[in-house]
Amino acid sequence: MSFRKVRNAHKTENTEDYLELIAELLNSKGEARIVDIANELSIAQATANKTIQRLHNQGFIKKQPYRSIFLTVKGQQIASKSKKRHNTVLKFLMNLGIDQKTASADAEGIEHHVSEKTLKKMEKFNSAKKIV
Amino acid sequence: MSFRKVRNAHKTENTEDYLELIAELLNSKGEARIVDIANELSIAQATANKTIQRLHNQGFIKKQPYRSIFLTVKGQQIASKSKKRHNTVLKFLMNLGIDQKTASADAEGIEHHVSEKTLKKMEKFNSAKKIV
DNA sequence: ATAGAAATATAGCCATAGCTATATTAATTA
DNA sequence: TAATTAATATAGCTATGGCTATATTTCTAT
Ligand SMILES: [Mn+2]
Ligand SMILES: [Mn+2]
Ligand SMILES: [Mn+2]
Ligand SMILES: [Mn+2]
Repeated sequence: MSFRKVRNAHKTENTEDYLELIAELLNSKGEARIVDIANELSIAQATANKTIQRLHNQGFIKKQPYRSIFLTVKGQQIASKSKKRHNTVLKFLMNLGIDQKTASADAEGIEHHVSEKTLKKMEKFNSAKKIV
Repeated sequence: MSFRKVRNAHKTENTEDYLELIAELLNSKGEARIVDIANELSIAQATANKTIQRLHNQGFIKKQPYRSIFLTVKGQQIASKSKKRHNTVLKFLMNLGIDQKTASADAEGIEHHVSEKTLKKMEKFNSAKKIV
């Protein structure tokens, strides 16, 4: 049963990372460009472009050809939920005593495999610690 | 930087799950059959067969056509390391207060994204708690 | 205004992991 | 032993996400 859940998580995690990153870029730079996404993810621009097309087809993204990218409401919802969850996991790892760099790296993968129940426990753990 | 690490983890995690499972089957039933692997992973037998062929080509598995499967030394090493890590993560989640079922499901995904440093912290946390 | 640079898009390739349908071999049972 | 059932293998399809090379469009500077 668990393996099926993990496979489902893997289907959505690339989407989650893209949407979270796009939201961050929109927030910090005012626009999200494919070239920035490719840089942040350390992938080729053609790869980023292809995935962006998929996200557009799936209704997560608004865009015009050759223009920068925006989130639909559907996309925003996933982005903000993912960001919150990411932050909880990151703080949790740091509260466990892990250095910021390692915690960042691990959180990037772990975040997609944390259930609601586990997330609640992490939040509780964070509340009892320094980094909240 | 982190995203590249996560992608690398995803490249190896299916391999790790297969080898860990094969080791378990060899241990409990004396042999590992493709039909059992497919059942445990909740995938079609053809899919399991194809991945087993890949693992064979990559030197993790010994096999004869139409016969059950064994691990090479290389395969055994990854299996035992993965099993140990899996166990640490599972115990850690349970020590955090998560029920066994949820902890099992989450551990199946999280295990592949845990660095050596984080693993050490989890072990330390486990030592201070009940479930070791 | 236009040439060159930068960004985006597309084409065509690879690997992986899913699936169903079908063929082949092995194991069981009548 | 022969027929049936079970297991394994193969073929052919889909989707995803990597890559490089090249085309197209937009932006920037001269
Ligand atoms: Mn994230
Ligand atoms: Mn992530
Ligand atoms: Mn796993
Ligand atoms: Mn993962």
